[in-house]
Amino acid sequence: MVSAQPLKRRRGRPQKNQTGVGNARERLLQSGVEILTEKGFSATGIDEILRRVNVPKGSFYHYFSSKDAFGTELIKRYADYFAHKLDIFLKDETLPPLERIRAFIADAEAGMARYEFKRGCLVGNLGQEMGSLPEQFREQLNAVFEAWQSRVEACLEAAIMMGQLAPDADCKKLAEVFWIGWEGAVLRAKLEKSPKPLRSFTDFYFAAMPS
Amino acid sequence: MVSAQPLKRRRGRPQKNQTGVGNARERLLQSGVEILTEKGFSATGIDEILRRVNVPKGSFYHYFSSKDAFGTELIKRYADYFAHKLDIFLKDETLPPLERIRAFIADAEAGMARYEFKRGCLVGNLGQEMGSLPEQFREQLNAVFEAWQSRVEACLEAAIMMGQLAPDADCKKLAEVFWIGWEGAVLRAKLEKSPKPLRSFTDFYFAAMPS
DNA sequence: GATTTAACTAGACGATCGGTCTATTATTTT
DNA sequence: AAAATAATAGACCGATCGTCTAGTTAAATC
Repeated sequence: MVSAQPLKRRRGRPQKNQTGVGNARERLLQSGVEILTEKGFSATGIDEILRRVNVPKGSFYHYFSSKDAFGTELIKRYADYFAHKLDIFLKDETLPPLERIRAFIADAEAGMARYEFKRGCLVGNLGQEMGSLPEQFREQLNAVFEAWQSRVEACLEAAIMMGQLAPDADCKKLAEVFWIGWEGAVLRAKLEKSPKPLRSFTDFYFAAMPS
Repeated sequence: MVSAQPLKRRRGRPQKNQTGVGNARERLLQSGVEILTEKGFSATGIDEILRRVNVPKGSFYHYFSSKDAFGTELIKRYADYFAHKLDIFLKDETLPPLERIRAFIADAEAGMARYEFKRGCLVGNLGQEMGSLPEQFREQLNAVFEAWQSRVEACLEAAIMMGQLAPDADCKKLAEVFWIGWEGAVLRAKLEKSPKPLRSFTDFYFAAMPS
């Protein structure tokens, strides 16, 4: 037996033959999302993130100019990841439009369950924290919601064309309300450690759809 | 003119003839609610609260055993205040039940507007922060939602009896969904600094009511 | 009027915060 | 081979965090 956990790193630039994937910067972003979806921005210290992925402080400020800049990048990552996921689900033409939304919801619920409902939505978390966050985050977070909403809106338009939704339904408004309610449901699910709020809202939402 | 702002306090036990109302403890709770509805728990330091009401640090731990204990008391205060407010509005028999809810909503929106949508809901804020809060808060916050929901539920039952709502409506579920959505709407209103999300959700909610 | 008790405050405390800096080492460029 | 660049290690900084002890003062008690 050679050595235990510590995995002491040598000083200086590391050799290249390292496990190519998962370089420091990537690992920082990865664990950043994990911790911030759970605890938010203000309550999370940089040191905690560093410790989790065993990266020294010096590296953090090599890759990011500040905690704020790090946060900005995290939001971007997270937003893009979900925008892509929304595209996958909501453009799946093997399903009727409304069922695509249901599929996305089911996937999201499974995601929360996987982490015992301890992690919520990064965008929702930071939104609630706006009062103590740099003002630059506001525009960014609002843009994310707009991007997510437009995808749902498009899917609802498709639902109209497929006869799943009343032709005079206001898809923009319905998409907005979906995200308002969904974020509220995620918050409650985290608080109750249960999928029930997600389902209560979803049931209500679909039942209320004008058909 | 005698003296300016500083209002230096003497050491030791104060004289009794003091302005009875507004003692230090009360002022701490007051400003605590104000700041925490805006910035949440983790992002708010005790010093900031103290400075705002000109109370020295030593006093804080005379009145409260810890920041957590202070938070617990704040939640209690806030929850009771709104429970009372809900009672006022939702039991106002001069209005039909559903209009009572609308009146409460209008009042809440006005409250947010008064502070330029910078302050949200204390319970919602702390709920989102649960990941970094002492576990004891969870039960307390859940109980608050339950208390608020039961009041709305009772009002919806009244709506059934007045013929404003379908007799087979699930009032419990509707009340739950109201608070899920409302908290989501408050979050978005804070983020957008606008009453629009509140109205979007409200419109949808009432339009969806089974009648 | 002396003593005890309750009410309150000043400021030190160690821990941790975000952030900076220098030293060290590997790689790339010249 | 030399120089420039990339990356890491970790001590260090001032500020602030929540907490706590040792006081100081007035009120209550005797």
